[in-house]
Amino acid sequence: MKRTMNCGEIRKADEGKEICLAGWVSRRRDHGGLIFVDMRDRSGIVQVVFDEAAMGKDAFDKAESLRNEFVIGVRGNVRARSDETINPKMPTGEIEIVVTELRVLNRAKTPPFYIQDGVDVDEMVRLRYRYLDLRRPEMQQNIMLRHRVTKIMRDYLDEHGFLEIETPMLCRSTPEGARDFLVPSRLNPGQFYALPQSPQIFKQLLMVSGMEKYFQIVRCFRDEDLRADRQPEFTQLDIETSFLDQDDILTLMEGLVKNIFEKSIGVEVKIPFERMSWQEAMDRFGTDKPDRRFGMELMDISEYVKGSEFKVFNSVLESGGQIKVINVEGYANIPRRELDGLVEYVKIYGAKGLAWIQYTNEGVKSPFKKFYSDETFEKIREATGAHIGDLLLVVGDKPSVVAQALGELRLEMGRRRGLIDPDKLCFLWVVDFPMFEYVEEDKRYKAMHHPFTAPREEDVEFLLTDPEKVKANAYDIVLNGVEVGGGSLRIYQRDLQSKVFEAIGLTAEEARSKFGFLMDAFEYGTPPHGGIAFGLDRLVMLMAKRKSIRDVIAFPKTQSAIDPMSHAPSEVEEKQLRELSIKTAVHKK
RNA sequence: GGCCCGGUAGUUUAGUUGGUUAGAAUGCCGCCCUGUCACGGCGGAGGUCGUCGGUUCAAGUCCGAUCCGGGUCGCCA
Repeated sequence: MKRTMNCGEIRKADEGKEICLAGWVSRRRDHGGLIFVDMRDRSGIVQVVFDEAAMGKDAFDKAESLRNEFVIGVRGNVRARSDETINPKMPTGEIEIVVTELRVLNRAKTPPFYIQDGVDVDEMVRLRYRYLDLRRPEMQQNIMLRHRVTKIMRDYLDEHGFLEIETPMLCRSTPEGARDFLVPSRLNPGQFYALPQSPQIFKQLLMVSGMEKYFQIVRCFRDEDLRADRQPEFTQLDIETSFLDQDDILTLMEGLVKNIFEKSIGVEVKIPFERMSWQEAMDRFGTDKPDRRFGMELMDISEYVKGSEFKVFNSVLESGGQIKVINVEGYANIPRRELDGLVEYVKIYGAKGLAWIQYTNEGVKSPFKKFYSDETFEKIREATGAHIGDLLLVVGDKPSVVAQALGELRLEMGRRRGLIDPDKLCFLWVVDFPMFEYVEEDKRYKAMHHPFTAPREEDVEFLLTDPEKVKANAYDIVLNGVEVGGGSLRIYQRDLQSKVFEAIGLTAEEARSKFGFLMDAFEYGTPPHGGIAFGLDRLVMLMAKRKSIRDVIAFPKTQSAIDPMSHAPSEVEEKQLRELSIKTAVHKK
């Protein structure tokens, strides 16, 4: 019995055909002398009918023994359903298969949960039986979407002259950035490889090699704590090009993204994308990855509230801080209880407190009302564009805290007030990132992007004298408030690279020993180059409208970085450790 | 490492001020049923209440510790 059609693809036009199907029993409805089975394969579900009168008792008895998730093959005829038995909820609902022959290809134990969409099952159970979870149509859709996305990426880049090139998984451990996963080297006792956090250096070396246009859909590894959108191993579309400037790269990538969305899920994407400087993003949205699906922008009211008797604002302003607000339109009548909750909410992000101004029909209500005149509140109202009935939420602190607290509060209020359209796609390029950020803990500057990012030419002179002033030729692509990709033009001159290493506090010797091979390479005719990397998991997650990248990864890990199915990681035998010259086995306490 | 939420039949869960045999839905098993599509009817089985310890005449419930899961802050160039 050779399969001739897929379950989900049979239509009314196939009426009268004799076909053979292979798949799983999704549901069985036993009516005594008549049994309906919803038969499922990757393509979808179709109803097959077993009729005792038509097929004989022996064959029918076999049909009665069927249970969910049995693997079966059936031969039968496509029959149009009568009007009253059409199921409009199914693509195959206009037809059914009248079975003439049934083969049970394999039996199945009762699965721990129903194989159907919208199941409300503990994720731990789903992960332990991931092979069953992946049988659910919606999970199959996610995995198939992911395939289509990578296929379109490959096609698009191939058409634009890119080469797919593999880079090593066993690498040298590099400082800077995330914690490395380490792999002991048996042949070199006491030494370790690191799994790549990204193929950054190799792809730059490929540019030195004259490959000109490279891409790779590649696994990357970072040994940091997990989140809904962070796994210890994740996949990125890694791209590097020679001789292109920033505009060229952004335009090329807009075309890629447009292709991906239109060809895989049929959603139109308008290009070019909005572009915004990092500084503007921070000022208006308090984050370097603004969700542009709604407004509620941050506004500075420092000038209106300075010089009063209100000590809280005064001390903030005197120490270089700022007072900013967001306007939650039409929510002046917010319940006091919710307001108290919001105070707690901003504390998560380091704000010491939250104040507010309610513009109501009965006048202004605010915890700092007595410190300011009605006129001042009116000025603030005009400056912020607020109306009677609006609520201003106020945070005063140093700029970084105001940004994070109000930025997060903006998102939270956007969600609570239903301002975020889940069907909207807002792409945004964030550009002109600062080159460095100061790390209080280490008392030094750190590369905000990575230390191979090229500073803007006009800022190079400030590299060592005024690092905070230096902007980088770096760009992030943001979709609906999620960073889905980022890249930069790279440094391709040895002297400049040395200077940047110096600026982040790397001594010449350290730079030499860790990145000497890269700097050497720069001396042999390195072309100007730059690139970008997209987070494939996040991108597909957003396209599939899921809340976690675990739903678009076939075999993800839990928050404690374990796989409940295969039980990785695990302890290893002493012998393995001895071979690796690792003397002490560390066991869990 | 911090904070928040959760853990009770296979699954999803209810369980009051501590008090009889821990209740329901669904799934599972058996019987019946020829037009269902979340089929239906009748009957049945199924529980270390995450684990350990404590308080108490009595603990799913109160206390302590611990394990596990999820979210999040830190962290993630």
